[in-house]
Amino acid sequence: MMITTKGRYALRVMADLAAHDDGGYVALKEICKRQGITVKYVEQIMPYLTRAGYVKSFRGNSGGYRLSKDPSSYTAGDILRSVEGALSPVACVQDDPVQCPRAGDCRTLPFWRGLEKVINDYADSVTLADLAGLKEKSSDGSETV
Amino acid sequence: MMITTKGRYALRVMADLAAHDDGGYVALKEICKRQGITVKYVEQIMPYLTRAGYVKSFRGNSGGYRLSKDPSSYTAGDILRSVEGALSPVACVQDDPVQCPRAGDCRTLPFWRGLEKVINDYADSVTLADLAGLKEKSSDGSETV
DNA sequence: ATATTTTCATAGTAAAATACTGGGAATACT
DNA sequence: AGTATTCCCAGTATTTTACTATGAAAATAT
Repeated sequence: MMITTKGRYALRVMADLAAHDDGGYVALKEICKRQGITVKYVEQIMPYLTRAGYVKSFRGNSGGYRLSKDPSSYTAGDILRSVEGALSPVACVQDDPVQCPRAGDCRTLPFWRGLEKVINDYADSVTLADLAGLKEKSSDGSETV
Repeated sequence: MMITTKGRYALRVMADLAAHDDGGYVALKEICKRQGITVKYVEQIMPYLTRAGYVKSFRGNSGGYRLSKDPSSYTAGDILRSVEGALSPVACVQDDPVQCPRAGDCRTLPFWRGLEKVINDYADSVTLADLAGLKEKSSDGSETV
């Protein structure tokens, strides 16, 4: 299993934020209630998203989180990588590679590189707007299907 | 990390078998020596490949394993699935799904299904002959590049 | 026959990763 | 002051991973 709850929850929280965006801050309590996950656990995941600049947080009463960009300018890959680290099927092809001594003549390495590429390419082809089921707004205000 | 040593080793063993195929049985000892992995661990992996009908085994002196088909008729996906089970990034989209109660209105499920598809499609597009670096033999005996 | 070499079967296990839970401090609004 | 929120750090039960260990069964070599 490549994707852990960290990644899965991050994606759901972001999609929830996109779907329930009213311009203000949304408390984790509400998001987690809708998503059926515990606040305490998601609290641990949020810092990744804040540090990546994907959400803005606000503390205190009536605080919470909001997206810092338009939903269409995040990719699922961005979000997943920010919490999971590299989206690699094996350690051999990681960003900061624990270099395998056999890498030079490993017959399977090119295969893993290719697999990593299709995973990342696909994850980067889906935007948060897609996930949230939001329609694109064109510049004249009309909506495309 | 989606792929464990089980899958990685299985692929390397199969590629090794394809590259060192002389028609007879090759002992695990030789394969493991070349690959730098322990016989005892690989012994545990082999039954998956035998049960799947991918290799034939022979016990006793001068025994070992050999491929049961032509290298070009295995895909990397076949081999990986036989030892790893489904090649799914998340449990939600597994073959025998532990059905999530939220599946009905989960905004992220279609994304995971799509990811599973690109992973499997890619893994099935690479054959064992590709991994072993073997040239295709056409019917007239000539070799294509 | 006996020894040797292999696969096959089952059980155990140390270390790491996963998926949380808990306690409490800092911050902001009412 | 009180309440609601994010933020920070530590602990922990469970599961998974990656082996190791022991030895039986089968086939060949001597």
